[in-house]
Amino acid sequence: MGIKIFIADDHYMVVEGIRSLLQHEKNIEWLGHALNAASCMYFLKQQQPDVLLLDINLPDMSGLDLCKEIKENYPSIKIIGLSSFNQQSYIQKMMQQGASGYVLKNATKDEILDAIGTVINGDTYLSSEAASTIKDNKDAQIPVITRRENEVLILIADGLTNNQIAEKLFISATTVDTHRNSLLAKFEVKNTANLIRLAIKYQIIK
Amino acid sequence: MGIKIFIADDHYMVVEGIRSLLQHEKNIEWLGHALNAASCMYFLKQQQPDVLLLDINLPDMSGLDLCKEIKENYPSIKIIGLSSFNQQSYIQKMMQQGASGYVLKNATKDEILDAIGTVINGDTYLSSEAASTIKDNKDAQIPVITRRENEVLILIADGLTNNQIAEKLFISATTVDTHRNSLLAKFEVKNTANLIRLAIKYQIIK
DNA sequence: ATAAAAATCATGGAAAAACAGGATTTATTA
DNA sequence: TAATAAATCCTGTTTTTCCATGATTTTTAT
Repeated sequence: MGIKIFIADDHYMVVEGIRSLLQHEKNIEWLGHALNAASCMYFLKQQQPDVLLLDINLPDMSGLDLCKEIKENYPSIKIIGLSSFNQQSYIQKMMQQGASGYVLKNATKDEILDAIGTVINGDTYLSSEAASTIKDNKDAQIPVITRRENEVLILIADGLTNNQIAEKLFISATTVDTHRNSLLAKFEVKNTANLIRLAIKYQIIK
Repeated sequence: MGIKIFIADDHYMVVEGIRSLLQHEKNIEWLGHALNAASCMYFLKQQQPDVLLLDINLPDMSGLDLCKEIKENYPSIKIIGLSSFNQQSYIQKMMQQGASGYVLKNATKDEILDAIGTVINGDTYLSSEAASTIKDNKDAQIPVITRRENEVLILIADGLTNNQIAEKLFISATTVDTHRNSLLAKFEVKNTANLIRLAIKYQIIK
């Protein structure tokens, strides 16, 4: 009996790629795959893998939320996040949600096997690229914004002016301006263009 | 001698997945893969596949540009665009650059084989999802912007003001303003926040 | 209960962007 | 070579954003 592996990823080619990479490994037992969050959860009710490879971009549910949910229900399953993007914000959030590792989709076979072995031992695995990203951006913290600032930010991104936002939120335009300026300050940017771009990068808005 | 296939995709798992899907096909000859545009071009100097599976998000070069370049130098190679995203803008541009087909990375084995067969026959293949996207979004066109507009857009996203952009591009600030306004018009938005958000969505900037 | 943080509002001014309406020169391409 | 598209520049006006400074009320956490 090898390490039981299950994968949730909506890209069939990625699933196929990993299966192909792992199928000849002696101590790996391939349980199968799911192409979306719902069928992943359904599968987990029947049986549990030792390691779950989880795409963070599933069609029906954010991989981050799914990760959290799985960890709540099946805390013993080790989760390795999978994504195409080498974005610090993703990686960080994934780990916060209980993931034990993070691997990019351009990882080699060795890296995947390494990752599986590492998390099985109870350790944390970060692919070298992901790790260096984390290091590089240690200071580039995601700003903490308040509930109201977040609301204003979303409406700014929607293209509303301060006056329109004020109407929508039933507050004065000067208040909106205050929130707006505090957003600029927290993001350490000088104008809206910069703000929107960073907010998207940090996944605060899409 | 089967159909010669080559793939350029920076996600090793995708490469492996496709190889695994195609390796047992009798009439398919697997030439190999490249993980970036440079090594893809290098390979093509040595030998040419019948069909090239080309990721549109390569690290060193836009898949769109690479597609155009390949078609100029090797017009007989049939190119099938590969991507994770089902975005009409991509698909459309890819076809404009000379691609013969477009397949999403969640395609099945049959779809890929279908796509290969179709383009070999000189026809055009669109995966069913991609085709329906095209239909759905017929009106939501991605705007065609000029070289200069693109430059200005990037600098706007970097947070530069019209004056700063003018300095950088050695043109007058009023000219920058003209480009800026034509960007707003083309994107059919009313302000910078909207512009940046859409431009990121359309992957014109990141 | 009290300190801290968040949300609210204001005034005023400078800078920048948005919009209108031209006009000329330089590519591009049919 | 024409016609078209792109890039350049201008003068204005209006709207919006950016920034400083200060203050009150409400909410949250210690």
